[in-house]
Amino acid sequence: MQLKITTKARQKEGKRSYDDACGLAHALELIGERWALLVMRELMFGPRRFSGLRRDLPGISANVLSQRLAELEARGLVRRAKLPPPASVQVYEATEWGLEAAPVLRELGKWAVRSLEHDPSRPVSHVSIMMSMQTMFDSGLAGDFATKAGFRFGDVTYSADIGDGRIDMQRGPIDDSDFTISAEPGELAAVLYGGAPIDAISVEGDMAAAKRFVTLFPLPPKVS
Amino acid sequence: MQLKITTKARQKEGKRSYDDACGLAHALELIGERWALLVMRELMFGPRRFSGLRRDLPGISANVLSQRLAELEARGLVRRAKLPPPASVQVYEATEWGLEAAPVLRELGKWAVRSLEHDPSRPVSHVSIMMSMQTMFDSGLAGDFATKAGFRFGDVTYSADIGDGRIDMQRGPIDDSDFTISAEPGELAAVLYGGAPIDAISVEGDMAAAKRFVTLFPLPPKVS
DNA sequence: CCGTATCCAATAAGATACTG
DNA sequence: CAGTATCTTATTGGATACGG
Repeated sequence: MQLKITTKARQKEGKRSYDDACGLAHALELIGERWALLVMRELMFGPRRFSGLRRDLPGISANVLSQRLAELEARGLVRRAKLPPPASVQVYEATEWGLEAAPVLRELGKWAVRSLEHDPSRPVSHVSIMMSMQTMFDSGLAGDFATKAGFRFGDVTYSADIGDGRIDMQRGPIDDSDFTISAEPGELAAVLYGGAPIDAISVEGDMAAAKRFVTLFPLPPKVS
Repeated sequence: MQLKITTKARQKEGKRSYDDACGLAHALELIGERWALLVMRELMFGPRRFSGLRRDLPGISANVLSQRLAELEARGLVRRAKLPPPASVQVYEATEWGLEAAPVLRELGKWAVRSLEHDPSRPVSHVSIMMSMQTMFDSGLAGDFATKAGFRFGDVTYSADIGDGRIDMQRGPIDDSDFTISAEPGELAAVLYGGAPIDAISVEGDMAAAKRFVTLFPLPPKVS
């Protein structure tokens, strides 16, 4: 059988390196591979299963996802965990340090959507749309408005708490919300960012609060 | 024989796309290719020539640099310009929008250097070290200290102005500085971040100010 | 169902030579 | 100096098969 030179060469170098002490170059070695940052994004609201990641990352193949998770684990951004019995299912979760990348990811996204070529009509995951709300939330527009919102995307739920000019958000059960929105992520995006009317999505509860709520997330201006 | 529907669908778009409306995914389509972010980094203090970029990006090959510049230009992050006569040489410069990515790049680098695997002994460009000072500058440590510093890396010079708890920095001639540091970028990094004594580098002018200056850039703590 | 391993085709990156 | 052209190597994605 023939030896695989390529494998050998890779072991020799360890891996492709930028050979640059700059923190940015190191960041690229940590999360610069294709899909890596989107995998991290999907973990930002808590642990996920392999199949869920695959579902919400349109186009990633099982072997690439597997490889990315292994690399991110080796680099200390992700760890494997087992949900407590009786579920006992294996999940992947971001480490504390991995979670600290969240603000940077949000800023990067905020910067990028100013591009003229950004196409908002493509699919979005529930993580994406919820993260985008954290990103675009305008505390000036919110003023002293306060409300608790619930979101249902299929069987995944989130709650968001607006008050004191801040937005606080987590994945998990909805309790005591003033209103609950049920929609596909893309439908919610159309209402928040595409000017679609709020009755394009299902709202239960305080409709006035919901109407105000969806105005709090202005898009940054496009580049000139 | 079976048709490959998936491949066909992607070919229609011309290039590999994440097919994801998330701003972060769009950012990766803009600057997610290998080397792209480091090319942008090198443009952050003003226009650069092809050969300078090649020199300061250790390991990039001419064809990849050429391709990256063309892509970044097509995406609106970089433009070609000609320096005024008699130089009349072609340079690449970041657009206004491209420059607005600078804070994000700094935050990404700051996050990444907390990694245990970060190796600060590798080479650095003058842009890297100057950007890192903007990143790590601690206004609390500076207090009401004010000084003007000059930096000389071969024939490239920068000036930095500290005052009011801010640091202001540009590439260009040094004038009226309280002190001027001449060193290789890596030598300066060793003093700022590696605990090397300040007499490892050449300082002209107010040595007391220089000694205080180099203490203003604490590294963030490593991950636990 | 939850992945992992392997094979193959397409693309991207790297090295080097070369040209105006 | 400022890139192209060309060839080689590495990575990615998709399909499929396999074990828990």
